[in-house]
Amino acid sequence: MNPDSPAEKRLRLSLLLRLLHREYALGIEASLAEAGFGDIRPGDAKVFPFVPPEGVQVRDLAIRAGVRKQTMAQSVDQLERAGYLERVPNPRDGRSRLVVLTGRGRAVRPAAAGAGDAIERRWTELTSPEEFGALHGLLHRLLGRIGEADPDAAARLASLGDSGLD
Amino acid sequence: MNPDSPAEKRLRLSLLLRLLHREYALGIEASLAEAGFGDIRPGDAKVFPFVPPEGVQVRDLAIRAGVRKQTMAQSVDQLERAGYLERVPNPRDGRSRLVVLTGRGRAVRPAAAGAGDAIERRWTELTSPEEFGALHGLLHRLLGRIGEADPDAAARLASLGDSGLD
DNA sequence: GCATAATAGACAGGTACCTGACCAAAGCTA
DNA sequence: TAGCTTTGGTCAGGTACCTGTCTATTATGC
Repeated sequence: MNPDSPAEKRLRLSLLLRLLHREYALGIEASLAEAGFGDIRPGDAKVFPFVPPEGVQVRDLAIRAGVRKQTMAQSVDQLERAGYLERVPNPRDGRSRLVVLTGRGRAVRPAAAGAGDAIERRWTELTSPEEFGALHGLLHRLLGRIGEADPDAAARLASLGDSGLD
Repeated sequence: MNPDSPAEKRLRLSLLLRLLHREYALGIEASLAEAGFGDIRPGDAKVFPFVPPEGVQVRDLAIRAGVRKQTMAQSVDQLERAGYLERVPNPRDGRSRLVVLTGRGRAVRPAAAGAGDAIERRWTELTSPEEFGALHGLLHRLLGRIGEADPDAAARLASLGDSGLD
């Protein structure tokens, strides 16, 4: 891994982002499997933090998680089939249904949230709280600036201004 | 985008990484299209910096770009079909062939490399050289530490220790 | 020098995203 | 209340990754 290479040869930021995101996803997978929820795929764990007790529309889930509604619908399908979620009619709007947690879904919530915490904790230990905080802050700030500078990007980055529920 | 939110609500690092990587990919796409190479898909641009004049095996390309050989083989297929690359027999090893640039491939090299430069330059302007440099450094360092701490991860992160040719 | 192990690549198939087209229910406008 | 627009969701299809398995060729051990 040669960490003391001469002035850390400039790798593409794109490569670094991709590699780190992959490590994160693999970590989520391992953490969920360890907690006994091997049937939740890493990409689907992102749903749980955003489902409030009263239910939520797929559209809103998609915005909060920063994906398209089709992508979120697919995750919800998976989790519904596995018995973690169900879709109930929306009394206020006949077009949409509300996604709610089942009993089983409420049981995994802590594990699903903890999977992300575990990785970020490990990464904090691998660097330092200051460095990890700085990384988080820099990513957040850069994304904010990109959104300010480009209306199209702002639409894609809506989740930044509208974070989760817990 | 509400950049002055209270202490930037803690979004998942995973979300930030994913969003930023998506912005990068979209930027690459736009930059290539502008340079007249709309037939190079953003994911395939990563091949060009790693093809030396004497040719290179698909296996080595995959390691340098941080993907599996199947993924790289697919990119090479695409670029070969589009006339940017070709595969020639390897005089030293009958199992493998060497990927080399065609005349057309040599012509796109600057544009392909420039696409990444353009985005990193824009992002540097959106923040500051110090912040952008810090972000790059932090990502690189964290990945290095992850590799040191976990042999499996080290294998996946081989590209860190073996950067490109230009 | 021949059997076995390792390696390069191809083939099949799956996941997580994406875009575009479409339909049905709601909300507006008149 | 008839017609138009907007919105929530689905369907179809594409890209960029992934794993696992297979074949052909080369390297190795006795």
